[in-house]
Amino acid sequence: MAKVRTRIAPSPSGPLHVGTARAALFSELYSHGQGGKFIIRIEDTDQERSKPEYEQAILEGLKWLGLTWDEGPDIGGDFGPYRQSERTESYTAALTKLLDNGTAYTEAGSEAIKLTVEPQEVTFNDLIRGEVTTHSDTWGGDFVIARSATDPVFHLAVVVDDAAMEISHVIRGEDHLSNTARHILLQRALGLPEPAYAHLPLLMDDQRRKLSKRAGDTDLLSYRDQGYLPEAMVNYLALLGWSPKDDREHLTHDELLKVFSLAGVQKGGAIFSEEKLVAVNKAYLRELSASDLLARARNHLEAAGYTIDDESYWSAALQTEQERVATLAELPAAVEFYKPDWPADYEAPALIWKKSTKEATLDVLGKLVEFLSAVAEDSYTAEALEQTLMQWIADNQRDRGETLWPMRYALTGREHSPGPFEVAAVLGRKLTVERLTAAHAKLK
RNA sequence: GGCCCGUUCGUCUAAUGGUUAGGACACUGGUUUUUCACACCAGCAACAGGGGUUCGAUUCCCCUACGGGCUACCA
Repeated sequence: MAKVRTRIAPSPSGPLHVGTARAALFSELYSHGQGGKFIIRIEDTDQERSKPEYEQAILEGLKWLGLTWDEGPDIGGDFGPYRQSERTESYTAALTKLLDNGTAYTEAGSEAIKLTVEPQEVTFNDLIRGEVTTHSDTWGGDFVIARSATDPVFHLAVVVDDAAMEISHVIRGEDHLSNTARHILLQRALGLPEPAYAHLPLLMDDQRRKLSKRAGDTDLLSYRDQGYLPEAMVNYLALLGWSPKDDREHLTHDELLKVFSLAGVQKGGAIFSEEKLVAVNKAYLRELSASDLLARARNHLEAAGYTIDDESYWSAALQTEQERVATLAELPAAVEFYKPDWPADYEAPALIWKKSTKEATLDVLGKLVEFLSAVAEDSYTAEALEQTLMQWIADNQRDRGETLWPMRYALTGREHSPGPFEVAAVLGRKLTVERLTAAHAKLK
């Protein structure tokens, strides 16, 4: 069996589109899943729109996803260079060949070169859709393959490069489906081999339109910035238009490598909806170890003005929110009250539980300060606190809510927060007592 | 308009010539509970429509409708 070589060929005329990222993922899974090679080729024949910073952003995005490539503009390879702007000689040679054998001609009154196309039907076997037939009249027969003798157009460059780079399978979006017939004609005219084609269903927005910038975020890296985990994005993207045919939904990149196949690819377009992405992200978020969580959240926290000097403190703080947030980006706001200098700017009456009174709350707060001040430092853990405090509540025949609500509120200033024992354990005895004391004074 | 591709719960999807058409997310209700969340349990919800073929079609064929893509000297 011939070696499998797939590629992603982004145009550096904008950030990495999520659709491109998905095509890259599918291409990478397909080749690496069977010991093949995955290549990145930058299609920058449009010099007006192509920008080096976009190339950087695209590679950064693919890297963020955890994809690896065997050849590309950044690492080179045996079939380089991997930027079309650096491969003009091969296009010129192809053009010369076509011009010489009479299958192409220079259009009268311009520099543009067109391929001569006899009216005909072109059929190819799409690996996802089966046989697809197009008639050359569809696009008007002859078509432009270069703006000038040294300035090829996408169609020519793609065909020449796919052959030169020995691409065996072209896995790309359905928006290219109607270009394929032209590419095949070009391959025939140049005497080049025909790679296998697989056209992926398009990603759509919630209006069922092709996912576009104005409808939402199409920039893959914006999802990184919004605090999504790359593993979650990979898992989610893989499930958009593909399934393993069983009920598994949680699939890591390694697992995908084992089970991915084009047979599982859907034909219809899929809506990219953040709803499920959030759910997937939550699932991956909760699998993170404490140190990993801190490492991943660090940028978000620092960008929000946090100084992470005490790593074990913040790591513990983050853990209490780990199962509560949807993205890393929510963490800075979520752990605000863990700041040692947290201002406690809540309204005092909020300390009173719905079924309690001001008097009872003041009493509880006072007793809590006494009790907690007496707890040994080494017993100041969430588990131990829960045990001793619950016992204390029982012994004093108090109501749980009447005790725990003011405690949590005094420590966090929130109606919704992690449990009071957890929070207290992270804050430590000193801060806990200080905050309870302050709450007592504030309510009084 | 022309050409091409598509169409299973709201969304992502599974399965099948004969099933109570399965799962996940979302949603709803319940349990638990100091709040929210989590967890657990339960529920709601789909074969676009019409013709065929067939003993029997969601499944195969045709038509229609609807949706999408392409229709550039962008990729």
